[in-house]
Amino acid sequence: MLRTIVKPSCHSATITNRLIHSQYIQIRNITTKNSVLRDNMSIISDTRTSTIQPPDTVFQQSFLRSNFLNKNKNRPQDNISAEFKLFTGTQNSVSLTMADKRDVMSLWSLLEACLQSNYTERSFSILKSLYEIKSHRKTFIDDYNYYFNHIAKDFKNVKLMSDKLQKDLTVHFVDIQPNDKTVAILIHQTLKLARKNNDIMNNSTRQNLELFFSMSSSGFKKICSNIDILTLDDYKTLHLDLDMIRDYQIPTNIRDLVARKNITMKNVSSEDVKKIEKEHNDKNDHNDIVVNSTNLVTDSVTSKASEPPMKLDEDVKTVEKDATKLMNVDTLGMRVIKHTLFGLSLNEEQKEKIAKFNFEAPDNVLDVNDKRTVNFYEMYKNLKTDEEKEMFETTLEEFNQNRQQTLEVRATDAAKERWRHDFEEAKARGDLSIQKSLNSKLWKWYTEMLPLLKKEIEDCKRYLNKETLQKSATNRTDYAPYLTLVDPEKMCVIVILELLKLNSTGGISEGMRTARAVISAGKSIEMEFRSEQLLKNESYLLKDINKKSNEFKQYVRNAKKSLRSLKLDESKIIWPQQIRAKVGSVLISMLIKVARVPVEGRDPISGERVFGDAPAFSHSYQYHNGVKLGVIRIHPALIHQLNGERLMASVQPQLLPMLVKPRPWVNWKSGGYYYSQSSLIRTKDSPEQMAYIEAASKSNAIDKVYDGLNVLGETSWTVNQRIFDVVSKVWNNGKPFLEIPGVQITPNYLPQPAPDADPSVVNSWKQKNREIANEFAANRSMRCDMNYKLEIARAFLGEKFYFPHNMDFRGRAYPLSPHFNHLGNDMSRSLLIFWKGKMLGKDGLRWLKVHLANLYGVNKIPIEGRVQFVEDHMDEIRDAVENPLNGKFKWWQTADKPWQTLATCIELVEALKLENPEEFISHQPVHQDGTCNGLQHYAALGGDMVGASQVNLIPDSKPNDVYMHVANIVRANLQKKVEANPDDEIAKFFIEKLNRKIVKQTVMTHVYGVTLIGATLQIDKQIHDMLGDRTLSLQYSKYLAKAVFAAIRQSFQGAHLIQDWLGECCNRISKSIRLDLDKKSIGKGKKPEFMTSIIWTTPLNLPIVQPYREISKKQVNTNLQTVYISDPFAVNKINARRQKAGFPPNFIHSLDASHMLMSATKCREDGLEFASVHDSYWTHASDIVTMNKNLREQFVALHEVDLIERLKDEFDERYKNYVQISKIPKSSDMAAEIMARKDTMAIELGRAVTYVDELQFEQERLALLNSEFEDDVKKGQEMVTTISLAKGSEELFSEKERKGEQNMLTILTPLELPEIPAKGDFDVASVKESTYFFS
Amino acid sequence: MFKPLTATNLSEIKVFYKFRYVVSPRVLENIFDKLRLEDTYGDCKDLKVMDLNAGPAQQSIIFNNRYRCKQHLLMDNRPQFTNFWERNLKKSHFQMSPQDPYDWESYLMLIDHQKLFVPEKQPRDHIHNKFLIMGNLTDKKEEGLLMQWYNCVGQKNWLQRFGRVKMLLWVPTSSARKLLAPASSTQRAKCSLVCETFTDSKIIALTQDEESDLFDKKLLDKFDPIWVDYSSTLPQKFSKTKKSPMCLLEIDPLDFELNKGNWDYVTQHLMIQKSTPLIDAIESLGPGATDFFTKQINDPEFMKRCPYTFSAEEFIYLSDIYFRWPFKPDVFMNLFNAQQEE
DNA sequence: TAGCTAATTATTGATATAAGTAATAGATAATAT
DNA sequence: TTATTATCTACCGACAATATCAATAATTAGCCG
Repeated sequence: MLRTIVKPSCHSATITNRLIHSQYIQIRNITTKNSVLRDNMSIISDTRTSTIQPPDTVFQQSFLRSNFLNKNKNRPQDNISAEFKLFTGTQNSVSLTMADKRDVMSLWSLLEACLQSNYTERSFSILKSLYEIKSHRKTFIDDYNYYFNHIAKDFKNVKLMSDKLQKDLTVHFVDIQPNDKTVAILIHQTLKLARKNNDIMNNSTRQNLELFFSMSSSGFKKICSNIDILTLDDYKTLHLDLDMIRDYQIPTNIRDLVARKNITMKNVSSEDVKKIEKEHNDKNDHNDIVVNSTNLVTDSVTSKASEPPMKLDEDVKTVEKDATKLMNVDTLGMRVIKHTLFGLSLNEEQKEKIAKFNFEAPDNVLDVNDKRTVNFYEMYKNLKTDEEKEMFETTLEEFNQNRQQTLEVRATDAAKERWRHDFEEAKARGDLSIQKSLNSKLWKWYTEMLPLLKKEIEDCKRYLNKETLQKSATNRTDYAPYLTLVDPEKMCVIVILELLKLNSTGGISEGMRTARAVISAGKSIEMEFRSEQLLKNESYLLKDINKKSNEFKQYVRNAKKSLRSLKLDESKIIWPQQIRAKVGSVLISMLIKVARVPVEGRDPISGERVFGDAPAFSHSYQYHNGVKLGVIRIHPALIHQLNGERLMASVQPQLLPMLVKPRPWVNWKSGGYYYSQSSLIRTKDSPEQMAYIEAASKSNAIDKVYDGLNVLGETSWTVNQRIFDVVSKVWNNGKPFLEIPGVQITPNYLPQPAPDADPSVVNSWKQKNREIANEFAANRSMRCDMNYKLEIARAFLGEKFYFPHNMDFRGRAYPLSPHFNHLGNDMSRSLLIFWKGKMLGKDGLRWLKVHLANLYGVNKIPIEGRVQFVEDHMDEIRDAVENPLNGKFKWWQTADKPWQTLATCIELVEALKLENPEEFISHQPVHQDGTCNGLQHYAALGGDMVGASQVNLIPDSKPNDVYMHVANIVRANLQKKVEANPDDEIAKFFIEKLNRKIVKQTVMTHVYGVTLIGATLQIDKQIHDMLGDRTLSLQYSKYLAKAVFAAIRQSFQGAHLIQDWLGECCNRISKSIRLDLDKKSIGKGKKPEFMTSIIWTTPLNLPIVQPYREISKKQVNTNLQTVYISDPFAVNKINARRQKAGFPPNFIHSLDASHMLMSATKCREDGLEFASVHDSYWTHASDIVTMNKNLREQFVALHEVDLIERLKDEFDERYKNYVQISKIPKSSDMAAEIMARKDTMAIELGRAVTYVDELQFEQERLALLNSEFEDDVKKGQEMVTTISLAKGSEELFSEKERKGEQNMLTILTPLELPEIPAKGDFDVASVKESTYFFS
Repeated sequence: MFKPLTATNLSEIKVFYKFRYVVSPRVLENIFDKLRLEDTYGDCKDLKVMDLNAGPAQQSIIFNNRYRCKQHLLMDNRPQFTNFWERNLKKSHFQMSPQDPYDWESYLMLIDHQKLFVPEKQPRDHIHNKFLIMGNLTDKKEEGLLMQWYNCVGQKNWLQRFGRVKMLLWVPTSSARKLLAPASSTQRAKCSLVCETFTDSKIIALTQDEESDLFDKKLLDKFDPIWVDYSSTLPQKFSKTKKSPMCLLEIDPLDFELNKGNWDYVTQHLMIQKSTPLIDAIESLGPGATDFFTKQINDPEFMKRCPYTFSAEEFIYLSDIYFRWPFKPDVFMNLFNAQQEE
């Protein structure tokens, strides 16, 4: 019996709570003693209902310009259009309220976890919770399908299965209709059962199938599109045996596989295979090398189980990379990576195949049997013909496919094996070695932790199966479902690596912040789980196929390859932050329990040395400004063992550069790596952002964005070995060099003063030591970072690799792989060259020289001057190449960007060695940088003549230097001031001292909205050495900061008006509210909270949502301590300050990002290699001219549309029915009218008028106006509200009037944006001719 | 004899910087009656007084009329008060210093450089009988300084380097509550231990309000303080936030000998988890602390107790054990941590 | 065993923590009056 | 509704307070004829 009496809910119980409560009661008798639902929802606590709602669908209709989509589809190359999409209300997920959305997300992750661990009962109760969320109903069937697919496999016969479905959808989930996927599941299971019982051709089977097919209205094709449900066998049976589906109903990418009648899964005759192979080869027009090469690759998925454990020692030794050994190379993480790279080294057969290539190179490169490097790059470079190169690359690509998989998937195994190997080796050598060897320790921890973890997992399972009656630990109820998902062995390895990796992070010198540790450990577990899921899905379609048939593997592989790029709609499930923390903490607390290290100390009384052992980690706290901070300390003895350097463990193997082309972006969740999921946009877990991106993605509006990103991902790179050799030499030396800090084991703290020293003495001692600690930490982290970079570079020596990219929320692109990429510092940039080479040609040689001059710092003079500069310094350049470290001149070391300078020197000198240098095949990326790119866009938007010329938008014989220009204006203004007031000492001082460098940072950051005090501090940094006295120099700095601001304003007037306009728009929008907002969110008589964030779409249709909101954090209990984390789904009011400060720069950045993506696409069309660092664009020297032309053309294309007008139109529509809060003078007529109306309203209502009432009235009025009935419309027109009266108030009263007036009336007024400032005379088309636009 | 300030005089002061001062001569006399400073300073003819954040200086006047000490320095750097002195105390024999009592440099300057106020250094076997510190830290924000002054007793530096110098400080009642919280009180905090370990502190007087109501009744009974009415204090007009409930503490430093660094470290860490049994909280002293302390203490019952129940002696006992621990972490390590990067 | 109360447990919100407050100064949002 | 006080101070990539207690809500235990 159901309990019918629901206790009255308490006051603070919110809608969700009540919902949960009632569900609980409903479900009680289904679950047993423990209330699953409470557990389901226990992580969902904050239950405010949302007021963030995108405009509803009624609005949306009018927003979508109907011709837009068509226009875009027909002409994909179309120029930027003034049209825009709003992406509002197009998605169910968008229209969910945030609180619901959070509940859904939590339940999803729980559902996933429970299903994966086969807790079907529990899963079912979660489904019920999901069903109860009304706003989620529409997509509920997807969740049900997920569940149903899982349980369906256990049914003994078809009847049971369909009965279950029938019952669920009629009893439990009323009104839910099965869809095509449900049908697919039924069909798949039916076929599976039939196959098992050998009655495929049986009549009842056919009848069942026919019945199922008829269940869904969406048609056969739709049903058949579920390749994640139906297997290849299913298709075959349906198509070939039963003839129930037609050819065209099978998804195209597997149609070929199915259609081949002669392949049956049971017996593949060898003849058939040959035939297939032949067909395949004919189709690809490949010669025998390629045919053979296919055997290089084994099917890793199928072979995984049977594969013998990796033999580390052998593998690693046989393929020693031929590069200078690095210090600290022997670190954990890199061993893992190297091992995975090496572990997949060529076997004899493969070597043979490779040897067949016709290399023309010195023997050491050729001889793959030699125990030296397999340097693919050298091999490739030395191939004679393009044909051969192409062939080689194809072979490499296929070979790398598997290495990539191993790299992404098997890294934890590799680490574990490594530890065991080292442990056994050490054991053989004796106890002492075990103590010394770090890896042996890790192995010991691992072996000791594993049983603990297994026991915990057992407890979790018992809890989940309700076997245990005694109360579980409270946290277990939350983490139990998740802890059972990943193999315990893997979890141990992951958590050990995670802790070591976090050493010295978060400002803690011998440890880490607990909060960060538990969350990242939890995240890592989640990533591992996700990656396993992806792997599982990949092989799903082909899972029934006979794996033993060796010949068939190739076939499978080809099929997989085509499927890989097709993984649509991947998991959007993310574990809630709390779950991550809880999972992480249970693992970490276990490790803390078992991990011990031998330690040595001194008895303070006897002074004797004492030996013992102690926990390697311990949980403790520190105070920071009187605020507690949980830390996990690492025992100094272990720190010592890590030799003062952070472990390399943190190089997440999943996030290294890729050996194969990244999976192209096809939707917002699909792209990048193959086995770890990445998202198109780096949202900071902001559901709002995600909703918009998802909407854009689903409506196929951002394909151009994908195209651009894919271009970036397809650029292939390799490591510049010569630079690498030089860098490693410097590195190993351990001394500081250029920006590389020297090795330092411990910080040199000052001795402690006497205990009774004056407090001021003690304080300054603390202060100084803090500085020392800071510097030490900075140096160490710098060295660490460099170490990462070098290690990755070393691992990828001779490899061909790619950087998968995604974007920040403004659309700027970043490589997914951290540490080593082309966005890094000078050194990491210098280590990268294009894999593909291109002949320099005449232009190329010239541009190579220009590039060199630019890198050196000579980039403010005409091109010819730069060429000349290089030619004048050939001696120094040759010296640099011959003897980079001990040369006569060390010229390159004085360059702006020394390492890249050196790299370019080498390239140039090598080219000049040739008889005809223009025939040199160059791999060096050459850059074209915008001159203050932000200002370029501003100038284009504002039409500033002066500004445009200063940032080189206007053709000129020489490049202009904005910074110099600003400095000059400042100086001129100061001169005037001195004339007016000869006693102005500060002005006099700066007239003398002012230079480009002092103002540069301020001019640059001005675009980002630096404030007066910020600029003051910047300038102070430059000048305080000149003045000495702190207060004086600050005074001077402030003076100059004001002057610089004025000067910028003066020369970029148009730009400034734009900036102000953007700011004002932002002001008004962020102080506006939706008319139909949740009235409950307005406290009694209080002002409503502002929830409207700034949203716009870029010219490439990417919707951008500024994520700045107040963050609300809560304490979450974990096994170690409580952690303070924010709930991304909490609904918070916006942070108006940040919205305003961020909007202008974000808008500009969204434009430069668009420009980059457009240019990327164009350049790829022209066959160029292309890379970018936001406003610096790279390609081969020979292609610079083309690229530069493209850059200019795309810039013009971007700005040909008046983007500001476009933005205003968009804002006008997006925020159409919004209301803002404003003030007008009480004395004005409008105020009087409004007051009068308020009075009448008060009489109507019989009480004082609140904001809610005003909004209500206005909403009513608008509803009437939009009514179908004329009467209503008429009524609406006649209706007068306080808000309708206030229309136009913004324009009516000027800024001054508002400021001056004392008596102001606060009113609600329809949101109106200020008029766009007039544009200047500058015509953007002239950019096409401007040589120095980018240079 | 300098005439106490009148209400008219005092009305010149417009702003009290969220501080509160007793200005009623009668109440002040009562207070001094209760303090019986004669017991410590005898006839006061060698007594030097440093009066910090002296404010309107009514208390100083009453005090000086009564004891006629050798030297009485008023220190305050707030213009409202220094200007007030300028106008009203010209004829007094107070030495007035416009320096900032917050700044350690002020004292170095006065004592060591300018030698305008040089107390005698006395051994620590008795309360200093020629030097007295009076002060007012009644703004809640000044609690930090109060704690530092207390800490100076423990460090034996600042003015406490001259011996065990008595301090008469007006402090926020909330601070006093924390400082005087006895073992097993839920209010027990690290500063209570500082107070208990290094000083003998007594409540002499306090304002009656919602803050004083929170005091443990028994404790108040023990001190039998003088209740001060807000009408005898300034400012008279105040809002809730500027109420500044306050309390006069008589602080007599004790004689003690201990390793302050270790003691600070141990108390700080244990008081973070003050309601967690020692056996669970102890590991936060460093990796392996549980093993060592359990063995050294060898008393399961003790290990089950929570830090907030420990007496000052028990904490000294624990910090002694810590001192003997061969693998103890450096107690200064974490002082240098956690700064922002560039 | 229904239906109640008492007792226990879980959740939530408020508060204290340490103990130089590195410098700056001006606009704006938040809070108190 | 106005006066005072607190906050924040250049964008993005980027990364984070916590223990304790009192009050209250939710749940379980216990009770009885």
